[in-house]
Amino acid sequence: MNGYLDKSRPVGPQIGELLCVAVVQGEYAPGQRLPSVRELAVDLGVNPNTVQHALESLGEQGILYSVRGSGWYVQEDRTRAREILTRLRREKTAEFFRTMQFLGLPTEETKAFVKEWEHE
Amino acid sequence: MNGYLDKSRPVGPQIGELLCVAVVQGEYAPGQRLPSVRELAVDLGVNPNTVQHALESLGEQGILYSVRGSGWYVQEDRTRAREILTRLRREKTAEFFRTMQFLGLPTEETKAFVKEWEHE
Amino acid sequence: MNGYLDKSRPVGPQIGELLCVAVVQGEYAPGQRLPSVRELAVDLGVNPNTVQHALESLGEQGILYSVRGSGWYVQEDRTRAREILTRLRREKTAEFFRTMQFLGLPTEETKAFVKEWEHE
Amino acid sequence: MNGYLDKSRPVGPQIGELLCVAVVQGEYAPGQRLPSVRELAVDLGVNPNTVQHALESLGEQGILYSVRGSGWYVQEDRTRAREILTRLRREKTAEFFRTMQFLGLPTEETKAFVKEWEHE
DNA sequence: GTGGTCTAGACCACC
DNA sequence: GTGGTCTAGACCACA
Repeated sequence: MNGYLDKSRPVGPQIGELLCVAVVQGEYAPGQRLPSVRELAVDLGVNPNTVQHALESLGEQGILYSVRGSGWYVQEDRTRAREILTRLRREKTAEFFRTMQFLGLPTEETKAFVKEWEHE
Repeated sequence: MNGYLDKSRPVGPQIGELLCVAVVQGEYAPGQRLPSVRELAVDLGVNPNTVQHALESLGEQGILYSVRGSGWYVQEDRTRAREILTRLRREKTAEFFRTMQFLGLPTEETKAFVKEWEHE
Repeated sequence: MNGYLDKSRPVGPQIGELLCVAVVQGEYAPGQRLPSVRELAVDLGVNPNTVQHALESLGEQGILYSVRGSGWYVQEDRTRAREILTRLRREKTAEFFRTMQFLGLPTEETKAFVKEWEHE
Repeated sequence: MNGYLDKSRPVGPQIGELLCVAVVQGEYAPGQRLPSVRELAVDLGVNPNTVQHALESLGEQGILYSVRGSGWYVQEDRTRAREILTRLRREKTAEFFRTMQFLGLPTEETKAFVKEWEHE
C-alpha cells in the first residue's frame, strides 16, 4: 500500500478511493487478484469488516468482482473505475469551491488563492 | 443571511463559519447585537440548539460575547475573527490538496485542474 | 411487521425485500418516517447493524433516504421501489425456472407442475 | 454433460443435482461407470475436490457406489435417485412460493404470474 | 433520542 | 485458506 489513511475522516470510503486509484493506475492489473481481505486489513491497520465493506461497494460499482472462496479480482474493463475516479475528483473540487465561497472567497479569488499555494 | 447551508456536511460548524465571515466582512459591525437564536434558527432552517452551540463556540473563540437576557454581540476587536477565518481557509485548502493527492493528483496537477475549473 | 424472517437464507436482503414490499403496498407512506434502526432491530429480532446495512442499501437504490439525527424516510417518488420489486419477482421466477430445468423439468413442464401445486 | 453450471449459486449441490438427474434420465445407466473425478472436474470447470464431495454425497444417499481404484458406479436400483429428485423439485417449488409470498404475491397470484411467464 | 462508523470476534459456505 | 454474514458493543455527530 502506498500512503496511509487519514484518521480524521471515515476510513471506509478512503479505502474505496485508494483501491480505485490503484486500479486506474494499474497498480492492480485487470483480472489480477487482490490481496485477501484479511491481508489488506492488516496492511491498512483496520478491521477486516471495514475492508470487506469497501470491497463490496467497489463490487457494486463494477470495479471489482469477488469469487467465493478465492478472492477479489479487478474487472477486465476499467472504464467504470476511470469514470468513478474522475467523478470523485470533480466532486471534491466542487465541494472545495463551495466551502471556500462559504468562507467568503468567490470562485476567482479561490483560484488565485490556490495558485499561490506553497507546498506545506 | 447570504447563502444557504450545505446539507452534505455538518451544519453546526457551517453556522460558525457563516457568522465568522459575516463579522469579518462587517455584515455585523463590532458591538452590534445579532438576531436572536430563534430568529437565526428560523432563517437557517435548523434547530435552535444547533445555533446556540455555534454561538457558544464563537464566544469561546473571542469573536462574540453574550449578555444575559439581552443577546449575543460582536466583539469590538475583530482580530481574532480575521485570524480564524484565515486559518479556516488554509486548513480547507490543505485538506483539499491532501484529498486530491489521495485521488492520484499531485499538487501541481491539482493546481492545473483547479485553473481549468469551470463555474458549475 | 408482518411475517417473520427465514433463518435459512441471509436476513439482510430479506429485510430489504420486506421494507420494499411495505413501501410499495403503502404500509409506509411516501414521506413517512420509519421506526428507528434500533426499533426495527428489536421487532425483527436481529442486530441493529444488520438493519442499518439493509436501510443503506435501500437508500442507494432510491427507495428511502436518511436524515442524520432524525431517521429514515420513504422517498416521495415510489417509482424506484415499484421497479425494484418487479425486478426482484422476475429474478426469483427466472431463477426458479432455471433451477427446475436443471432438475430435468423444461419450462412447460414446470408450468404444469406449478399449476397443480397444492397449498402446503 | 448437458448444460453448464449456474455461477450464481453454490456449485457443489448443483453437481449432485446434475448427476442425480442424469441417473434418473438414464444418461448414466444402472451399473455404468461414471467418468473419473478429474474428467468430470474438467468438463464442469470446477475443482476436483468439489466433484469428489458431490460424489461422496450421492454415495451416502444410495444413488452411486464407489469401487476402490476403479471409480464410481450407478446403483442398480434407481428408486432412491427418483425419490430424491422428486423431493428436490418439491422443495425448490415450495421455497419459490414462500419467496414470492415474501415479495407480496400470494400463492394464487404467483400461479398466475408463472402461467404468463415468457421464456427469457 | 437519532443515524453513522468502526472494532472484535464468531460462524458459515466454498475451494 | 478464501469471501460472506451476523452479533455485540463502543463511540461520534447531530437534533
